[in-house]
Amino acid sequence: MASTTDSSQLSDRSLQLFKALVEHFIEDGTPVGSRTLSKDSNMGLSPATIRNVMADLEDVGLLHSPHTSAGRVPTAKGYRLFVDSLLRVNALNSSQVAKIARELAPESDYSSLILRASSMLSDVTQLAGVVMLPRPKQSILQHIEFVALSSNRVLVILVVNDREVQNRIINTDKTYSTSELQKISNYLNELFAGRDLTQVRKSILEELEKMKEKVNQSMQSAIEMAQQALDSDVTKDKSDDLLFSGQTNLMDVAELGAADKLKKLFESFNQKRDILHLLEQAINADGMQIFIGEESGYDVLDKCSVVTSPYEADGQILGVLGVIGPTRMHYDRVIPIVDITAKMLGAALNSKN
Amino acid sequence: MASTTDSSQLSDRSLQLFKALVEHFIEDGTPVGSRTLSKDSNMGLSPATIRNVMADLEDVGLLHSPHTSAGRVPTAKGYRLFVDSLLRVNALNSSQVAKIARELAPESDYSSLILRASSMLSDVTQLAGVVMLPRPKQSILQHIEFVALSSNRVLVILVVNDREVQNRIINTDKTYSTSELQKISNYLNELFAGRDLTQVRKSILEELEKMKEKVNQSMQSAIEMAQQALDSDVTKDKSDDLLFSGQTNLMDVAELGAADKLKKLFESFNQKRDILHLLEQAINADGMQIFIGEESGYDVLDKCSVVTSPYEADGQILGVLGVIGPTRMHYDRVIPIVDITAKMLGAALNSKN
DNA sequence: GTTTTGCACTCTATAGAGGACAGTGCTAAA
DNA sequence: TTTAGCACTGTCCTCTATAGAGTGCAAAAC
Repeated sequence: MASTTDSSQLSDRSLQLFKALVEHFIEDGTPVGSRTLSKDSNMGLSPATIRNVMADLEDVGLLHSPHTSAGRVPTAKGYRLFVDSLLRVNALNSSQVAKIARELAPESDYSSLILRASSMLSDVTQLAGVVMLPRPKQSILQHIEFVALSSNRVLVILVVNDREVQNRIINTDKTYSTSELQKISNYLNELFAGRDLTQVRKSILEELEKMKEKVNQSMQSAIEMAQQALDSDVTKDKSDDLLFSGQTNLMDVAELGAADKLKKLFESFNQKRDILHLLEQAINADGMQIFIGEESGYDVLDKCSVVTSPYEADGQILGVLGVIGPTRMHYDRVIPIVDITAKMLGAALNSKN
Repeated sequence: MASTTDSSQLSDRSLQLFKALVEHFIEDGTPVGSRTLSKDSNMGLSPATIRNVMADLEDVGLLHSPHTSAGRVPTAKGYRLFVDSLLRVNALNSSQVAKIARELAPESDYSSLILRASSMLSDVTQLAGVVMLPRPKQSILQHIEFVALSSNRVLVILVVNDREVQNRIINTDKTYSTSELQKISNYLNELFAGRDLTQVRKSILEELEKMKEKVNQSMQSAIEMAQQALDSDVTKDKSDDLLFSGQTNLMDVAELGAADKLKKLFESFNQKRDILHLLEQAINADGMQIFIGEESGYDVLDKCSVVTSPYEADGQILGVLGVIGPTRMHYDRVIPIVDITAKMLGAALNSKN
């Protein structure tokens, strides 16, 4: 397949017609016939001429007929050409930008910001939104804090990696006073802040050993509580996090072959893994990525396209976000939306100003 | 309509047949005919006899024929009788109980616990799970804490109402040291801990006035940061929170009249309000509640039933959880699942031991 | 040589007809 | 009171015919 070079062998007229066809199809969803295109393209060409052109386009693999007497439909390769060379992206109107900005106001905390980015993407594109939060290779403990709740219950607050805040409640043997907890917090922060969590955990075990010898009540409490605090929760799932929203938007996309296929897409664990892999690809190739239909390599995403963009703050890539929808989507709208959402999310997460 | 009294006027035999019919229909989803029921009920009655009985049941409004030559289907009133008087609830097998217990292990923090309860409900019932978290009438500030992030950025952690932890990041004019923040935290906790947030906010404004006069640098910082911290986020949405999961489960429930109706159910704001109202009803009438079809009064929930149970911890009702599914659901399985989930969620949220 | 017209051909979608099927209600017999 | 028999009714499925959309090709027009 001498793939991309083909487009250069095509005349301007062919490309123009091809573009009109793709646009028409994206709008309509029905295969486009020569007659329709003749009127639609406003080029003063008769259907017969257009039939000839379309036959050529089919030969180079940009179009496809579902059957002899249907119109033509773009292939994945066709979409590729369209997206790469023909598409003119619409600038977002200011009200849309304003909406995105409003939703991603930097006041909110990390996790709710990410949640909102996802639901906003799905909302404004009417497709499924997805955000990946890769597990950082290492987790730097920034701050640990204990707050007394009712008797025997202590709230542990961990600040990890500068952004992420984790809470959990632990049950203790005795009831600690606020000042005791204060001391314990101080001690642990002094000892462990700025270090990697796995290291911290190892150190804690060592400390516990030492404690056995010279008994220091308060410090022993501290270490024991730290152990409990770090016990299960913190690094428990090593897998990356994936966050979907707006799955129901895909329900009225007819071409995705009935509801149950798409139901599977979001329910089976394996499918999620596929999507995760795709997004991991996207995070490595920097900048906006568009995966069209089968070319993604995952047949779960057969008739789907995925438009992604990494988001970054403080010059560091934090994750990937994007949308999943039918290959026949409004790329001209979707692309700038994904783009700007990534930028705004990044800005909101940024230390900034 | 002399509604519930009717059931007493029916013979045992009628009720037994009715029960068999409902059970069959719940299993099958197809209208049940006299011939089928004759074999199914094992009562040695001919189809003709059963036809007579079914005609009676239809007269009192428990059954309904979709058309002349279809079998019978229970009405909402029929389900009501079935659920109230005829249903024998299955005890959960231990593996199911274990699964629920595992998911709701009390180690996790508040919000993730609630999230899990919802997704677990949908998972194990194969219906849509829903959890309501009513906004408490008042928010008692339990603890406020500041953690320095990078320069000019401070993480604020608020513990409210004994369970709820809120994080947000604020940008400050100057860079605070850890010990400064420590002091500020201490000061604010001393001043405001245990008080209602709206009160706190009022007090802060008053304090700011006072500050204008006698300038006390550190304390002024404290008050200003507190103001920023409480500014928008904390009580911003006064509405109750509603949490859905497993909506896609409802997609293969054929009788709910196509996908788009149910798509609406979860996407339109208005529909959510309806569900919210329903759940608010459920929280007032204590104990398990079952709303069947149209009797809920909300026609969004036309062919749906909602099974709910409030969950409580420390003797206080915290919210309502439950499932939404077709009227034709396995009440015998769903009811105990909702029941035990509510109990276990309560237990996990409890101060406990 | 390129474009258009005309025409035969192909495939789909839709509507209607007819039969199989399931189930009813009624009447008369057990 | 229950059962058997029977005519009746509505649904669902299959089959067929037809209209419509669109193609490809050959010959004519530009």
